[in-house]
Amino acid sequence: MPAQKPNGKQVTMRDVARLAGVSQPTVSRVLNNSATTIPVSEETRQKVLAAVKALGYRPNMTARSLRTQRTQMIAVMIADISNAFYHPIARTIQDIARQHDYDVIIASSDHQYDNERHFCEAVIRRPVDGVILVPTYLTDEDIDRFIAVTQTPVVALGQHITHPDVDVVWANDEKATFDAVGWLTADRGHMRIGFVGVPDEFPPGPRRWWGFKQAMELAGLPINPAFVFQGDFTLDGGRQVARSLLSKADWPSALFVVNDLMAIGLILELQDAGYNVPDDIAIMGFDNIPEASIIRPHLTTIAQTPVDIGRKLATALFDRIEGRVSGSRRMLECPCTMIPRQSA
Amino acid sequence: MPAQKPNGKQVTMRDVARLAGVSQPTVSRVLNNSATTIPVSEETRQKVLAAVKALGYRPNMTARSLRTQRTQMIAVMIADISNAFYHPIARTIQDIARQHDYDVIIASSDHQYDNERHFCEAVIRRPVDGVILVPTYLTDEDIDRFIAVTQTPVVALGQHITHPDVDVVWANDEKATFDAVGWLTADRGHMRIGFVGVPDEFPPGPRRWWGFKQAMELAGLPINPAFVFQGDFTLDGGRQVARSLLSKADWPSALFVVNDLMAIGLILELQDAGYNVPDDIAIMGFDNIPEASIIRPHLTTIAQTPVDIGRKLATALFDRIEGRVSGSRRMLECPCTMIPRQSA
DNA sequence: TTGTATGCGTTATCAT
DNA sequence: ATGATAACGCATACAA
Repeated sequence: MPAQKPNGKQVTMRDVARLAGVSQPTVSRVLNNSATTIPVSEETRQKVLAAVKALGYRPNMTARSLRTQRTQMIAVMIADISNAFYHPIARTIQDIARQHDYDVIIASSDHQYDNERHFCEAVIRRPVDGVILVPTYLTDEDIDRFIAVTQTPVVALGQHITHPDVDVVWANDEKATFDAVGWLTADRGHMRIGFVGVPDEFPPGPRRWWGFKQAMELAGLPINPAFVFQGDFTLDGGRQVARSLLSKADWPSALFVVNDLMAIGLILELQDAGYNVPDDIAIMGFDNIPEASIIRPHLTTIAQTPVDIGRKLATALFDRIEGRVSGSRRMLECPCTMIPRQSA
Repeated sequence: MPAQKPNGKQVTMRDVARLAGVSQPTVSRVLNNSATTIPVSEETRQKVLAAVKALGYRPNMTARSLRTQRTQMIAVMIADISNAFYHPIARTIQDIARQHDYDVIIASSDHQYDNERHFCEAVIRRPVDGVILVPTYLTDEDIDRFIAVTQTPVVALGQHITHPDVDVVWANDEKATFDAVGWLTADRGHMRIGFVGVPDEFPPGPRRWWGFKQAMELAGLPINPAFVFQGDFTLDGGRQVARSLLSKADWPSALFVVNDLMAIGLILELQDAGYNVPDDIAIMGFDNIPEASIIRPHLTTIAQTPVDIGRKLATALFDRIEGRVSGSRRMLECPCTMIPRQSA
């Protein structure tokens, strides 16, 4: 069962056609329109299929793409491959893509604007049928330019994207933060609560800060500027915040941290310095990554629904790729749920 | 600066040629052979470049691929996107690929033979210039068929791949296991050591088992079959082993676990049941994933060098893609280093 | 130095 | 129901 020709070249439809004694377009018809649109006699059908099998013919997607202007590929840009939050998202997208018989290109921007732009350039050069974006710095203007050039359906994670052609999957993290801080005050009785955020350039930064601020206001609690820190979403960033905290005489009784990775870094560094969480200080995170259930104390955090997010992103994209949906921006909300564990 | 034509179609070389007042092949020459092989007058050069800029022309990689039979893409199949061990590998490969101006398709087999075969099929249909494989079940025969069809350079991680055309990056995990178990006996004085492995179908399974067995033999220690468990590389698998351990009256004093994820699951479940690691039982893992430094007690484990592994895989592949290397199988070894921490 | 012609492997529009 | 023929966008052999 030779899968390639003796000369080492690929088996093409011409070869199949020759062996089957039919014309090359007939092979194409047998293989693609499986007797739906275009009729083909059962006899030639069998001849062709036999030849396909005998030669081990596989269609060449590159040629097909050039001809059809469709690639059967989608591209996915996540923000950080090391952040477990994105793993179920990526996996779910892959699963759904496969159900639609699409291949997936995954890239990680690692939260670098440079990488984000490179991704767009790469996708312009190598067109795909759809794009899923988890943008950090990418602006609506960037996305607008991208769409103008590619004419490709785009869906994104994060409500900061407001491009009229881009479906957006989002979670109400502002409200989730608000509720969680309210729980910290009302249920847990904390009155001195600090905040570990990220610079405003990171989309979730300002939103979660507002949720925090409003909850504190509602509770009639002052915000102590000395209890407000900035990190960078990473574990090491959390450790640095902890070191800065360790240098202070006055501590908050609880800390709201905008993502789990930083919260975990904080706890580890605090523990290394001999402190106890939550007795010395309570810590609450955001994301509910698997590590939150590994660290001791288990991390109290706000769960997002990454499988659901991945599913919504992928189905929204295929809705447009396959023409079931057109028109402007849809907003698809995913829930946030607070998960009380041991750290707060 | 219109980046696409009014009719919404892509800007092609023909458009550039028309605007610049030259022929389409001239545009091609200007853009590709940057005055190296084929000479082109500075004047037309400038005209062409101006037209390229004015129209926002971007080459179409699909057409180029069809013509050149090269794709400027490589495909990478890792074993489990959720396993942090593979993240630096994937990232390093991406970085190096970008330096070579290649795009990367990443897929995760999730340790499923089915997915592995699907990956091969997908890459046959959509040819790439090179393939990096982290095979779990894929056999040399599978790979042989794959290479026969695609004629594409392949490099793989794991010494169980012995195909003569495939460069292999590997670590001597058998010896690392042997040494680690030796350390457990000689340095830590353990005499009742158990083993948590995986079924033999998983490539590292038999090798690490042999390392364990030989170390026990050398130390003159018996292997108690009741202390030998099987998991599946996952955190939950580790928890299940722990539950099975909890049902036994007689315990080993130390457990060698073939990967960190299972070791961590084990520790968590044991702790949930009120036991102390390492006082009640010492645990040693393998991989040194980031979570090993998150769990308390920090996990004693064997570090591999994922960045180095990724670099070796990628450079080996590009050595062949770019023709610097030909001929048969190269073996590229990466070191293993035991990292004593708190769990053993 | 540049233009003409051809073909990569496929799908689609014609005929017949 | 099937066979010519053209075209997708590009790179290259050849001619000029």
